Amino acid sequence: MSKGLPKRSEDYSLWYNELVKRADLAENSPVRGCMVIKPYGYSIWEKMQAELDRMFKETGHTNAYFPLFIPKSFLSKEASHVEGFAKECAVVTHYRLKNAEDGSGVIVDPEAKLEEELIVRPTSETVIWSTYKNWIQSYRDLPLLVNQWANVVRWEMRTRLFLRTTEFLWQEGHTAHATSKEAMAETVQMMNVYAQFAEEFMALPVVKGRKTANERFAGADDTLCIEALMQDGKALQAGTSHFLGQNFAKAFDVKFAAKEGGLEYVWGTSWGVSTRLMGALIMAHSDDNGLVLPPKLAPFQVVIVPIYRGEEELELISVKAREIMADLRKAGISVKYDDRDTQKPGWKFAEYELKGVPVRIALGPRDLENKTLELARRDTLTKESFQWEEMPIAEKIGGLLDQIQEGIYQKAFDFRKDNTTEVNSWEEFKQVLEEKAGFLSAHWDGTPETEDKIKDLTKATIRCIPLDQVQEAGTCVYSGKPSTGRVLFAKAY
RNA sequence: CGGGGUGUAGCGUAGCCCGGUAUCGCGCCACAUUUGGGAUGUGGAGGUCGUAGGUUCGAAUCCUGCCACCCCGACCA
Repeated sequence: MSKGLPKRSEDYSLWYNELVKRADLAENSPVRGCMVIKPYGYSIWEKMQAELDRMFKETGHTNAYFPLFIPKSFLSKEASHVEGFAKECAVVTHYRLKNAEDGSGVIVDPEAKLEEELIVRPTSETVIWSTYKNWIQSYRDLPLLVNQWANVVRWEMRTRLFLRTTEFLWQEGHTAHATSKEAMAETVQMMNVYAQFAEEFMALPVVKGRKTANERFAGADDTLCIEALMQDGKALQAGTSHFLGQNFAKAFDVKFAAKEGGLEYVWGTSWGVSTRLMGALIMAHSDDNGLVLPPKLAPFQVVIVPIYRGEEELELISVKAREIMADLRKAGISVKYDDRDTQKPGWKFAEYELKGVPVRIALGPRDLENKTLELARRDTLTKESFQWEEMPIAEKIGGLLDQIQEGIYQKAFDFRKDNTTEVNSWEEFKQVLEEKAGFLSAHWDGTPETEDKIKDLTKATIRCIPLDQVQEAGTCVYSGKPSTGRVLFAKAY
């Protein structure tokens, strides 16, 4: 492991890539665009999954699993859906290999061609709605509230670890409802679940909003989203919740017998977050020393590093360390004791900083003598000496973890506030985008043409129309036409 | 798929112009001394120089084809 991470200020994207690799989160795989998520990275994802899964279940959803493969014909049933995904699908055409006659290895057996090709799912609306057709006959079968945890494949041109990979892990919720109103309420609810998760667990402030027609999910009538701001001033879409209207019900002929009599098409929603959240987490809080993890998602919240010479001293320190671990675990705090004698303390300090462990305890002979501990906070990189008698250790650490969770949220919140700029003219728009970036709050005339034009000229897109948008008369920054409120522009990942 | 670039040990590199069997750092292994912020010394292991062919007495080096990866663009959770 070489020392020193690239500096954010010098090369943000190099910093990000190096951080992901050096902190043992993920690495590139032999397959182009696909990543290996390493144990340390995967355990953060597992924590995210656990909390989200709990929140989904608390809002009445249950998990199921649908197949990886989708018959090609399914995809074309919803016109705008196929248009949105067709360009990035992996296709299975054969089901057998055979030995090459010249002995050069195995080749695809041309005899084993599939009658109908299979698509590796880029998302599961089609296969799920084809299944829902059989599950839904009556209003009594509704609502149907299902989620699945899965991998999906989108053949992207350019990939980046966690932010955009060919294969990624996610959850996709797919619900069916008797009324439009109910489906819309579900769409809003799940966006709120995502926002709550982001803020409470990831310590990531997000803007809740609505996508413009241009940015809407292929096959949806309305897309709600949460948008976050990264440290380099670019925006990241962190989660989406789609109101599907009756589009998929019509495409797959999913009707139900209404209470009032008559057959009606079902209303649908779908919503998802992916391993991209890992990217958001990394970019939102980390610094030039490495990862900074919110305590609520850290694989372990505390690490104890013993400082010793010789077996005997280690034994004495370990007695105290085990006592501390027991106290912390009893209080629900996760802790790792690193008593390896293959690395020196200084090396371990740097290592756990790189990996973002929120609190580090150093314990040496001096501490045993003085009845103290050295406590170091990852977020502020500050150290303090703690007296054993001062208060119970679990209480002390618990308090620290809460402060860190709150502290990094506040820091990210202030950053976003400082980097959200109201702009009122086209000149100002271009200047702020160029010199400061971040979110630009500006009036827009509501037309896709203007949105496209701005994107062409500046690469900035409308991230969302904030749900808390203030209704005010104004003029579009680009076209000068009338506008009824401000929207958020940014360059995005 | 268009434009540019790079392939040398696990990682990062020198050597290439001007052909003579590969340099340095990190990491790895052993031993000793070390251990409160990425230790030091000594010794050691590790290479079909991306790949296939050509030129040559001789190719990492020159020529040709192929492959892979990176950056910029179009696409995108």
